[in-house]
Amino acid sequence: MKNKEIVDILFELAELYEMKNVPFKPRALERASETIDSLGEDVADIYKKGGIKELQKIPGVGLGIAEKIEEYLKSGHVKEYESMKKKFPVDIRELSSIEGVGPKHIALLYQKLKIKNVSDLEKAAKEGKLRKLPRMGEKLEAKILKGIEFKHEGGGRFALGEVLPLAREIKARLLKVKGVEAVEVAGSLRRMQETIGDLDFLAVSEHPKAVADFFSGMREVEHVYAHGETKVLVRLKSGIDADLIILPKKSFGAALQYFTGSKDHNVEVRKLAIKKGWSLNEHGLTKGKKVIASATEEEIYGKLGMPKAPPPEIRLNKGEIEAALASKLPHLIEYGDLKGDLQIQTSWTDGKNSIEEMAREAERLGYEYIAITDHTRSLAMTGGADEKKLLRQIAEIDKVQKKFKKVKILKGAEVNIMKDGSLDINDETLEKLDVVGAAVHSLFNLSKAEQTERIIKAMENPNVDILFHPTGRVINKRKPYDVDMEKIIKAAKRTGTILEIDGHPWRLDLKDEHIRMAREAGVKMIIDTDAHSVPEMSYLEYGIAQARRGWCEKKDIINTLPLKEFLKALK
DNA sequence: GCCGTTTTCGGCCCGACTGTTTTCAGTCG
Repeated sequence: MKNKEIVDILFELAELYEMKNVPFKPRALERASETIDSLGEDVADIYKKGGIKELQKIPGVGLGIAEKIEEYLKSGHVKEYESMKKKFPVDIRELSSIEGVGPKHIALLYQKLKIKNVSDLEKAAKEGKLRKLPRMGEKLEAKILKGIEFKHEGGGRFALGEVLPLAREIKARLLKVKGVEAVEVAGSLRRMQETIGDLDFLAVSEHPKAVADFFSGMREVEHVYAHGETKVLVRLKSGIDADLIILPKKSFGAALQYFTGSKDHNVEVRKLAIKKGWSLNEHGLTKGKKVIASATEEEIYGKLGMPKAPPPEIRLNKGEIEAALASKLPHLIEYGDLKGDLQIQTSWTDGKNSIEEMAREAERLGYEYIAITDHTRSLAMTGGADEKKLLRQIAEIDKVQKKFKKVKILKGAEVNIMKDGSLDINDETLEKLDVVGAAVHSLFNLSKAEQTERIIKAMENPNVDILFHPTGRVINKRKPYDVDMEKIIKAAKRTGTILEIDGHPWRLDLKDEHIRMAREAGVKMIIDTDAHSVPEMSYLEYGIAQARRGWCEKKDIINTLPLKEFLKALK
């Protein structure tokens, strides 16, 4: 796939034109770069399909950029890019990733100090050379050094589960500041994306100064980038950046809409406004000077022809706007809809708590049932159960069950799928269990064909009710194993196997796009936590968010069913 | 360089903040 290389060239070209102060071109190049970056398809395939004409169908790609792409696909070079790059042979991408460094600085730094990359920049800054440049001073030099330090610390995106509790805590504290009427966290966090780049707080207050001062003075704040009248930008000690926007009540809806995004969603929504001769920004939906709507999101979407606002989780410009306009939005599964948790490990293997403790938590959470699904034999490091141990656990569950009236403790297991697709527990024992989940825990590097075949073989076993974490990925850590998800989904439909949406914040497996595929294919799913301790049972929320982002309704998820019906829906 | 049931030519988002300056350039979201 050449997409990444093309994305980089277009991005750098944009910066190069920006350095030369060329108007408009940079934005166009940048836009094309971003669109291609988020394209699901290989640009080379698009080109093969219909040449330059086909490329021009990509939004933001016109004749000029299509020709550059063609040139790159054919020769591996883009002459215009290479000749411009000769004048600035520097690592533009790396340098511009430093907070406070943009194209103009990059040009100046190279021309005056021959700075080519971040390590050159760091050296020059430490030697006090930057402050001598025109329009630069000690403060900018210090700011750049700080930016480099932050970059070294990692940066990047955080898992939703890492930052959501903190964001909620800060929100609660902001709400207590005198004069604050409302607080919301917008951005990717409100969309419940699986990873979060930064936190966007919106606060309604007629006394912005008090809120701004409180925010920049919070104990979590490591550095204040900017502190203005209505806007504060900080870096938190945990390494994530957080923005606070303070606004009057009357434009809260507009700001919420604007800062929730996604960018692609907003571009489409704004186009709807423009079609009507209106304009939409963070202050409101307006016609000339007249405000048409601004206080709530519902009003804004309503005026634009959407009786219901698309839920934040699906605002990605992937069909939700069309659906909202046609009043055909799905009624997404709600956060309180689940009746039980179905993947739970206990101290019988690698979990931290006993069966009873986990059941007690289920009772507290108001569930009707939970399934105990400890690991099996071939996952030796966890003390995985063999047939004998499973039988002992079944007896133990019967004993523990007597202490619980409201919660049914289902007997289950997380069975390993072996290389040939067989399972590491015999069928005779599996038949004694209420719920059997099967999962890959070994040989992650098989070829796509072998991996897919192996999993499908396991799904064909009549005792296997659920396929656990179907792709095996661990966010920011382990890639998904190479599987043909279309084939898995077909096999799920054919065999009546249920697919898991694992709500553990590092897994979130299935992914949203696969959930949507499965749902459209009529495959049923469950949501669970993969909890290894009592506190982890709260992860159900992340699984539900994931399902919502995959457009799931209540009927698509079978652990929304009461116990009896749930058991009937299994194989 | 892109885009168009207001235009195939003439528009492209712009306000907030900082830092280096005496009125503005650069960056960010």
